[in-house]
Amino acid sequence: MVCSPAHIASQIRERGFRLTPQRMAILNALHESGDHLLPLEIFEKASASLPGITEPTIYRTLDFLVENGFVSVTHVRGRRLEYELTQHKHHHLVCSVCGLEEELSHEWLQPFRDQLEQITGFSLTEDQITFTGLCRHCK
Amino acid sequence: MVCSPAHIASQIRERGFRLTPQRMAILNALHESGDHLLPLEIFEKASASLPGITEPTIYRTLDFLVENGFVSVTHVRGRRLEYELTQHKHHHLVCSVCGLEEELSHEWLQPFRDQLEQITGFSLTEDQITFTGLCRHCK
DNA sequence: TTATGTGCAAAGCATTTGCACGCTT
DNA sequence: AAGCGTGCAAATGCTTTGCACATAA
Repeated sequence: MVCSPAHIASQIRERGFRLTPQRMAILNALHESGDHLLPLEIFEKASASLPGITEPTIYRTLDFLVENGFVSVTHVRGRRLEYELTQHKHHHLVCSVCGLEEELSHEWLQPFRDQLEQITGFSLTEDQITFTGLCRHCK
Repeated sequence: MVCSPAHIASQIRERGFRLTPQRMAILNALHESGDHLLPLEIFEKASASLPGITEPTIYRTLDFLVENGFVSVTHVRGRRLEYELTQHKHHHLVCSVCGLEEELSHEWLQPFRDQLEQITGFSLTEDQITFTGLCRHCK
């Protein structure tokens, strides 16, 4: 179970990959923000701690981290995807009027996940969930 | 409750928007495919029934349809978003190894949706859900 | 020492924008 | 007749790729 940049770092090595300053800078950027970020935002934050890092590296590293399950892709709104550490097991609840965004804990959905595994035969590793609606103020 | 291109068409007019051949071509393309499509795929399918339709129109129309809740945005895999008629109330279950994709019915989630509305005070209108895992064959 | 991972620079595309015209209402 | 919505063409800018070099192991 993934849980922090340091822990992911050791996982990366354990799986036989190299631990580079670029990968750490990106993991730290995501961790410090604690939020979902656009590739450009990740580039800017990572640049602060590691000047010289380039955008191609951001994209290649994100692909690498997603493939290995350390980072998750999220679609909240608009036509852009965002990235966040997989450790933040939560989902999104967005108001379509004012944009208010709340988090939904992972545990909350666990009963459903269990039921789903039983019926479909799948063994679930990730999920990407966004609910959209009107918040208490806007409805 | 949205349910077919024809029904969406009347909704569009009811809300004071214009019903154009382009909007219908896009709705029909999504309906006939019955699946989630990339903007380019929508462009190609819509072009078949309405030669001359352009890509900017695809994007503007998709934005319009999404804003009005007729179409939903989905992220299944990779770095691209796909679109589908909101009427197809289902979600995705994807195998990360072989890519097998199954559908999850909307009704499944209804109890959770009800509970969620009660707890958060939100009034839900849409949801975008993708579960990823290993299917029965790959695990 | 080795070959993985990054920087650099350029190419490739998806997406957006401005403006004039056509078409729905 | 009026103005919303589209076509056209170009601009934008995100994302990808090839290649040589640096560096983690």
